[in-house]
Amino acid sequence: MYDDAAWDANLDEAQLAAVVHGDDPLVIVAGAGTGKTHTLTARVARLLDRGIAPERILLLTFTRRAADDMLARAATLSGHREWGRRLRGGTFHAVAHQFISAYAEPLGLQPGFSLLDPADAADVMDLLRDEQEFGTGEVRVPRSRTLVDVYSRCVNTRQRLGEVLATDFPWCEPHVESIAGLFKAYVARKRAKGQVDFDDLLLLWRAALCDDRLGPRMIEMFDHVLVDEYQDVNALQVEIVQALRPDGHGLTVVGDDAQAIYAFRGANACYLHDLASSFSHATVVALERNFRSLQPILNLANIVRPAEAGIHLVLSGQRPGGRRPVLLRCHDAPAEARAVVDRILDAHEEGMALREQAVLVRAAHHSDLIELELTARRVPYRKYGGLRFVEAAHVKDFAAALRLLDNPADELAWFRLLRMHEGIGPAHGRALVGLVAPLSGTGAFDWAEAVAAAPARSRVELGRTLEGLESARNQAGVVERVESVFALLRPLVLSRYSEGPARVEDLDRLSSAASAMDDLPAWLAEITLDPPSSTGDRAGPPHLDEDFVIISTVHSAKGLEWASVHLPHLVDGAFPSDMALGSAAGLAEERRLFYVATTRARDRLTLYTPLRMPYHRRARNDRHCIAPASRFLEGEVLSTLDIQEQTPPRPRVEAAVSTHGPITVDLDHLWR
DNA sequence: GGTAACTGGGTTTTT
DNA sequence: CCCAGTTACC
Repeated sequence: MYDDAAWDANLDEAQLAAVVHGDDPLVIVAGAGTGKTHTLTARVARLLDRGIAPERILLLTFTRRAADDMLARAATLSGHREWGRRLRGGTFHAVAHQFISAYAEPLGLQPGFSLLDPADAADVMDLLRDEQEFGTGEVRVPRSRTLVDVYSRCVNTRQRLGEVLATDFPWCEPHVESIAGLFKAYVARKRAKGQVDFDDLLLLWRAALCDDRLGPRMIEMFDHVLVDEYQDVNALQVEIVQALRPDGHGLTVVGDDAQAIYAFRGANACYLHDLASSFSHATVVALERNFRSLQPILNLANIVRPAEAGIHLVLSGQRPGGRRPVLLRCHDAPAEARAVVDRILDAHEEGMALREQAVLVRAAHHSDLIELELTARRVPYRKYGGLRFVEAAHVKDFAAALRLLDNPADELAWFRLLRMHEGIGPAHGRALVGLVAPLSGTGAFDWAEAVAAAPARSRVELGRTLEGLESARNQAGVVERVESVFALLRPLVLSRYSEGPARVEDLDRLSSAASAMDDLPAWLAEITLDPPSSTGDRAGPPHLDEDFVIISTVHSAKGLEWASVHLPHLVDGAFPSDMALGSAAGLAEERRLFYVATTRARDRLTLYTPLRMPYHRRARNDRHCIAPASRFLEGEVLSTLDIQEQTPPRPRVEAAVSTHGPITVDLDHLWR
């Protein structure tokens, strides 16, 4: 059934040119709010219309939500909704995982390999650091998190350790030798234990694509490869795209260099610039008409938009009218929090749903006071970015136990599980891992020996865990396996954590979700790569009629839009971040972040700057200083803003003159 | 002596 | 939540 050319509805000339473009390489440069998603989905729909099979189209994005969204919309536009599932797509990492799982054997991986998230990777680093007695000296030693960052940056930018340390981690340079040794051991250890980290996903995918036998088969699978947010790709991802489309045939990329905000993980907008010049037959289409925001918001955005960017775009508005964005100068941070909530509730009174309003922050903790204020005034909210559900300790415990079913050699998972027992800490844990984590994949080890090696008070509990794990492993069905692991973990979680019952409830929900899957390892990888990102939801999945304010980091807000956007904490040191103030490149990235933030707003944009900030985050004695204004709020920018002073805080209740005697409260009747 | 449990202070951004 | 420093067990 053909919905005649539904894909060309509501497209302007530039968008249409991109949609109907043939198979030569295509670069779409799309300013914020210019209908980038609409164009990309219409292009996919058009490809389907041309008769290209859905499974021969691959769409690569940076968030799974973006991928799912676009694939579903493209299929609907093409008039074949059921093709949505056949279209291939997802994040680079998720797609890599699919291929690696399919080709595990030729890649030298065991079928049940574990996927390590960055926190797991840091744990492995810690383990190795202890073993190598790295950092026993007095010199400042990089923490394991930093080491993972360094390692990841080397892999993703394909730079040598020396270079990365010199440019980005100069304080680690004295340790270059030990770090090199540590990284070597890290790679070997992961291999030996059947573990794969996020970077390995990309490395292995690239390796497979470049392999003489595998490569051609994988490349031949697709006629078209489309990449979203191309300004955020790193060197390794570029190599993957190049391997997939060596001559650029069937390649479409979309990006905006002014929205490049992932330099910290090795991304570089130059790859977007280079692409246009590297293929002589490439076409560049620029989308400059902004359909999202009212003109006064665009006036601000066009000034904020970095001018030194390689691609010059000026957003032209399609929505006249509306008011200038407001800059509210607040007394201090608590007053700012009150003002944000006041304005959210005012708009709500006027009929704007809470979920049409978002508070965007530079760092997750910048919304602390606002969250407090929302809670106190019983306004429901949901927070994206910052700490994730899956990063909560008990969820990691659960995932580790599940991982052990398929990969009994995963020492990291063992270590987590063992340390949940009373009496087993880091030292005993490490000793026991050697006994229970077999080098071979059989999973066999000497129980009695392991239990005997444990401290006396942990033996009963440990015996029960080992037994439970064994019986879980013997279960065939996913439901039974998950149930067994849940049963095994329940007492451990209850005794280990302060809010045991709440955590058990979390795991219960997780178990039901896992039980519905037929492929447990794939599900585990999925939640690791794309964690349920909301942390405000202690009460389970939202009902459709539920309404809540969105709080999000600017990074997590990319690609999204709201009727009203609130931007608090515009103070030097917060936004822009103090971590970035030192370098021009850092500051430029902050500016792009500010651009991304302002362009999320459709109708209303409110900026907040507290005039006083605590010396430290948790300052005592009310010690405040005059906050340095954000360097974003200077010069031309100010002329686009409606600058308001916060109405002074409500006066405290003052005692009226009393003509009566002292007031007494008589409670006697309560005791009778 | 060596571990485990407890306490207090600190935290950029994410696949 | 994570880490370092401290106290309290075996």
